[in-house]
Amino acid sequence: MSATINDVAKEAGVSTASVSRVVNSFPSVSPEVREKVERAMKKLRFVPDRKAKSLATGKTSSVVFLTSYETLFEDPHKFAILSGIEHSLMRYKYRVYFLQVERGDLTPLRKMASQKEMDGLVVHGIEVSDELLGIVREYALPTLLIGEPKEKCSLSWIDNNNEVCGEVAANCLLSHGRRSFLFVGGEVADNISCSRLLGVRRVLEKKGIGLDEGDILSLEPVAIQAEKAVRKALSQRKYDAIVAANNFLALGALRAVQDAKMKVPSEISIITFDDYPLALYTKPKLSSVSIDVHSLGLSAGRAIVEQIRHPEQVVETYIAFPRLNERASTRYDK
Amino acid sequence: MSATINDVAKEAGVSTASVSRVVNSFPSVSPEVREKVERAMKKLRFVPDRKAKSLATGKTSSVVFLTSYETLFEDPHKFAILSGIEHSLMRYKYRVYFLQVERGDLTPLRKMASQKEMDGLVVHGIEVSDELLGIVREYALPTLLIGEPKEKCSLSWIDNNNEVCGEVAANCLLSHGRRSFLFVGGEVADNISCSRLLGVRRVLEKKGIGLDEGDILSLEPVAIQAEKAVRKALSQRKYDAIVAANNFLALGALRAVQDAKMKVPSEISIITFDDYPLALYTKPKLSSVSIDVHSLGLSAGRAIVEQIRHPEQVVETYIAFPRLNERASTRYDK
DNA sequence: CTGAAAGCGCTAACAA
DNA sequence: TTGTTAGCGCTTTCAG
Repeated sequence: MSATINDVAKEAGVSTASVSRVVNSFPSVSPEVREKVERAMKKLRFVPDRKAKSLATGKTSSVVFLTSYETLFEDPHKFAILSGIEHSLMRYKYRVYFLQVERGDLTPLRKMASQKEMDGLVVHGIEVSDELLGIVREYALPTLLIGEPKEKCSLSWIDNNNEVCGEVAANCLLSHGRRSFLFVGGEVADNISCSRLLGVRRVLEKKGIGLDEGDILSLEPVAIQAEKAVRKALSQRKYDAIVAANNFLALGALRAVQDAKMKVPSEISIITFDDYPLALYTKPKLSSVSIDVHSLGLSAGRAIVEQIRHPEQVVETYIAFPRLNERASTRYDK
Repeated sequence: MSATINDVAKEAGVSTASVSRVVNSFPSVSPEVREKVERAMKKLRFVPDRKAKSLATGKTSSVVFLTSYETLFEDPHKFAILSGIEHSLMRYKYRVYFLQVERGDLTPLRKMASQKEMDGLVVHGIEVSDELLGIVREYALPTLLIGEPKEKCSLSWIDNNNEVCGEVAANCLLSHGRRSFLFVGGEVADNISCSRLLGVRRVLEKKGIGLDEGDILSLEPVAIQAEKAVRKALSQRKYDAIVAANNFLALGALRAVQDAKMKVPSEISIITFDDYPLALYTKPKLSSVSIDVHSLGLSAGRAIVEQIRHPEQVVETYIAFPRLNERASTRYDK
């Protein structure tokens, strides 16, 4: 079969320890030995066996990306994040295991942890439960959550900054001279929607524009709900701008607006967040503020590596990569 | 730290070999020994270390799911399939590595293969290249392709049966009394679209309904293209049914139909395939024939395990799990 | 700076 | 049916 470290040692006429040192680029190796070993490695096409290394060091150089079956299509960003994390971790020579659990039952994770199959854990789309905390503690597992946890806990997390996204959206509309805002948001439990609203408000207040209770809708994220609610809102007050917390709400809002024979964007502008799944397929297309999720994934990769190297330190970070995608629903100058 | 097989052996007063036998449920173990070992294992909370086992057996019990960055959002099914594969493989006690490559550069795969990190490989969304075949051969890697390869090769593959999906779509429309069909398809290189067309034709021919050249559109999968082409087609002939090869084409077709003031579905029915990304968000909602991709993933999991166990046999299978999602764009009886 | 040798935790002949 | 023992391929003391 393929060459082992022993074969290389023999070929080079040195000890296996020396080969190991060269492979792992220890500084304390004489040029001659290094030279000999490298030649032998090349000749034998030597590639170190990862599992042997793992056994010897106790490290696996792999990280588990844990998520739930339930959020398969719910979260627009899930896989873009996974992609970013994989990309990032490959550069650190880590592998990524993809693991899913059902309805919060973490048995598969516990199993992998007890078999010491990973050096670190990235959690996405799973509530922080006592069971999770228990496993993390029991196996001293460096862990990173994607998304700020609802309740403060001892785990590190990384999240994108939805408030900043809200600010960007509001600024866009302001720059087009809009002054009368309707916020079509998710339910109060929807943290993301709330953060976005916060950002919008902050910007508007600076301009002396307040949002009354009636200017803020809290809805289930279903187009038909938004359509009804926005229709009603439009009948009560004259708006020239709508910020919709997600694509579904934006679609409903757009329909209500068009139903009311208002022109988009000349009479009223609409902006939303993310392009998932339909900002690009409405007529007119929806402007949106999206985050660069791949970048978030890259940052997450870096963060979990940090976490593995320095398990004691806790990281809590917001990452802001908002990008304004201006499209026909706001860009009426052309 | 945690208990090893030696600790258990000592505790139970037997040899490590016996413990190993119990752990791997060999038949040839006396009840007494088994009993003793099990008690000891429980007492010490023993869990075998996977990497040690890997080193000893040469097997890793993990499979790489290989895909490309480029198809991140292109393929609606990619992650549903990954999910199904993971689900399936966990039951076989396999782990899934998630690996992506850029523009067909398989270096990362070669690296993992040369380090003997996987027992098998599942490839999705990557053309079969000489490099891939080379790696598979060089490392004797049990491999399964998701999707029938364009050119016949020695690798096993599994794919869903798009022809059957086409048949289901056509039958649906026929059952509603439709007789005059327009097929809005992708470009000729689009195999999926072609297979679906094949299925549609087969069913129609049985009913003595032929499709002329003008009844079949070959378009880029962009809504605006479909809108224009369908508008033109509608002006030339009276159709009462449209089969659109994907959601984007269906959206364009729907717009053209509505533009022509035709009622959906009373005057004309529209059906498409898959629900990604917008079948549920048009007005009316689009009927579709979707495949149960999770099931496809499950089958793929089983198939790659088969492939690992019996590397010599080649599997080429179409899996058919079509599901008719009838919605407002065809269901005009209610 | 280098080599010998003892592991890492488990498996798998081979004997008994 | 069981135990002994020699690996699997690499790392890591500890001497030299």
